Amino acid sequence: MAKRKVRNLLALALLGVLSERPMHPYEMASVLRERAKDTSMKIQWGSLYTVVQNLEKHEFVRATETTRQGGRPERTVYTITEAGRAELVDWLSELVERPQHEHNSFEAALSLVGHLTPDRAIELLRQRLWTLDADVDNITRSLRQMVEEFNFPRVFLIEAEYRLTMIRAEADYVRALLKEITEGSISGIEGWHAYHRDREAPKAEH
Amino acid sequence: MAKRKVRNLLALALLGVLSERPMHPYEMASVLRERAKDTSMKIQWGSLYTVVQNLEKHEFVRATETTRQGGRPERTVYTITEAGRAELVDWLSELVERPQHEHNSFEAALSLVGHLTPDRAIELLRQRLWTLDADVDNITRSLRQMVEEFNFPRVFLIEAEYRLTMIRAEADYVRALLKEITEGSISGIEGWHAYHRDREAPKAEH
DNA sequence: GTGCGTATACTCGCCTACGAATAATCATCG
DNA sequence: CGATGATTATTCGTAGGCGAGTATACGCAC
Repeated sequence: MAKRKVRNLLALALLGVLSERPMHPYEMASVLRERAKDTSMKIQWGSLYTVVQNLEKHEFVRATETTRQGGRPERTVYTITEAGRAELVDWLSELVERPQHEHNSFEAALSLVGHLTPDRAIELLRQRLWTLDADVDNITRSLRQMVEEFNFPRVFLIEAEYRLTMIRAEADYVRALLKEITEGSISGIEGWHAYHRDREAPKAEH
Repeated sequence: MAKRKVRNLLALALLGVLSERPMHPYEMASVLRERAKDTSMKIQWGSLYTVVQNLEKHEFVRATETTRQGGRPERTVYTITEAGRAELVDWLSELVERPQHEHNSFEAALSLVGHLTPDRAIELLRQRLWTLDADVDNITRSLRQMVEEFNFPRVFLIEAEYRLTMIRAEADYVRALLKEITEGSISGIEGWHAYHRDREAPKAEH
């Protein structure tokens, strides 16, 4: 499979909105912000305009109009091309079909957690768990509201349900891990304690 | 909290290995590759050298020696500084304490899956599920081997156990989603079907 | 002993991402 | 009616990320 000409995921979202109707970049951002209002994905302005330019360079979109409202900066309206629609479907298919090993910072942190003392790790994990549980509550509540109060069809909510599922799974994992560390039932824990005792001893000796 | 001077997660891993002993960049890469052999995180050479330079610029590491073996390129050995150790612990603490909303490509894809036909989506999700289940099997097996055959302490495996948990959760979610789509029990599905029927109709009409 | 594949070790330059800066207009509140 | 802040809309400079490329040395087969 040939490499994607434009790799930034923002480009996928842009192709998504442009497949509905032509827009100028700022409008694309507004639409995205509206749709994903809860996640409040902070729009990165630099990326937005760069990515649109890249999409144009590779002919996935085409500038079809420039208008001007009063004395405001000129607006360039972009339209998706056939190649753009094809790219959207193809890219989307690939992302759904193949799990990508995305590098997750918590996973990285866990692999290095030995550099913290066990006590400190417990403290931090408790804090994380608290936040995760709060997140789960919030998302659950807003999802319920969307469905029950506003009759929002669930097909439009699957990405939020997915997110909820994953956060809940992480919370459960952290809860179990905390239990094992505090109870000392995870193998190798004495080594972890010992490592940090040895490193502190010399200082205490002074 | 001030922004991190070096943001690339690779830097965290490098500080991790350097906290054990001084090394030259290529050696850091080898050690990382060895440790994370299963995830086979493809070492990105450009990033490696850039990141080490950045770490040096901000005085988290210091070049302490340059040696030469035969006619090979010169090797520069880097040593972690006190500031570097502090950064490692501080950064690590932050990553453990606060869940970051990392942007996941499957989540993005799900939010745009309406652009695929339901039938195609089902097909792709089945393929994904198959891969996820296979991944679960592989990780489970290698974890069991590590613990039972090699007596590897579990504290060194928590990141793998975490990953396993998350993949399993994703697999369960995809399984449930597939059931709901194929059975048509998810609200809004007629709209999804209708949308694609309408788009194909004109072509069929021709 | 010579040829070939692999391991060692790094450099270079392009492209991308990003966020601060700019700048005009609109809403609003006293 | 004039000041203040929010909204609309984009540009630009720069730091960072990455992958292809380079170059030597080592090991092993034949």
